[in-house]
Amino acid sequence: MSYDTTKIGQQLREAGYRVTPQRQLILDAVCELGKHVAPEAVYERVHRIAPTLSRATVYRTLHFLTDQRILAMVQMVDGRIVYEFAGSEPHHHLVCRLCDSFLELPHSVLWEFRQTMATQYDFEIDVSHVSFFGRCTSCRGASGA
Amino acid sequence: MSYDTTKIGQQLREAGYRVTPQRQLILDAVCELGKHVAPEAVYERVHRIAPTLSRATVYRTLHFLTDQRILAMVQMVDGRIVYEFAGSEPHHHLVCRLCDSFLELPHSVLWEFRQTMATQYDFEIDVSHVSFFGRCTSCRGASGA
DNA sequence: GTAACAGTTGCGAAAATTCTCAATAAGTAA
DNA sequence: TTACTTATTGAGAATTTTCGCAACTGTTAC
Repeated sequence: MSYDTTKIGQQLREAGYRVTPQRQLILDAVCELGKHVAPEAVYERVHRIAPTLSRATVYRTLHFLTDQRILAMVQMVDGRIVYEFAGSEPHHHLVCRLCDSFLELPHSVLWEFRQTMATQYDFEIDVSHVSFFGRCTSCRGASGA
Repeated sequence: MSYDTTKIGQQLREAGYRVTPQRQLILDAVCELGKHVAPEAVYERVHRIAPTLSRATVYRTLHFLTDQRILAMVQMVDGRIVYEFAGSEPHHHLVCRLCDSFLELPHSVLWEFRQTMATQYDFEIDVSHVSFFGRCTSCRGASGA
């Protein structure tokens, strides 16, 4: 996977934030590690290149980039948090509580719901990367519906 | 708030689990502490009554009771996890990313969505206590857009 | 009541995550 | 290039959460 460094840099600067080598390294790491990247994995990878880059910076930066909508935070069944690039294709997750497998849903499935929330509750939902928990086909079959 | 001790006890026993004083204390604590209870708050309260009850047990039990659908896990914007009684009235949360306030939605708003997921993806979503993130009325007014 | 099985707990250590604050460095303007 | 402002980082301590395993105890059957 790849991402547009320049564009993200601009977005940050325009919002009054800075583009630091640490942030770039962390973005690279998430990008290369692919989907559902754990903070520790990012740290490990980045630390090899920049040994002084601290864990605190990794965690702070992941939070920060999530706030900026550049990354997305995904919660697994056990409560653990992983990150992925928010970039290209927004989507949702159906995570199975039993076997921890998951399906990905197209962005569009929540569109209607979003509209309803906007008109009825005047609340603008961030409909990228929502995780739902439940039971997948095979687990329902196994343990009885 | 109160809850039906006997019923929950039966539910656990029928599933092959045990009803221990620790579990009861923890349930009591969550119940008395109300909505959005942090693990540390549970520990603190329970620890006053039973000083040997360990943190590990608190965390394990909260997870366990969530698996059993007796409690529900709610993720706050900053990623922190709090618990609440799943019992009486299932509902969802609209959490504002900016001011951390939140609205509660009736259980029913996701009903249709749930149906769609079941028929289209053969995935049974657990539609109790889903959290959505976004921006509330007043924060949208303040920061533009 | 007693014994036996298996789920649970407690403890301390390990791992994961956040916090504090002085030191650093990105962006801007001259 | 230089100086200035202020966002950002690093380091380690503090806090939160999980793990491993031996000891314990709820439950069931007798």
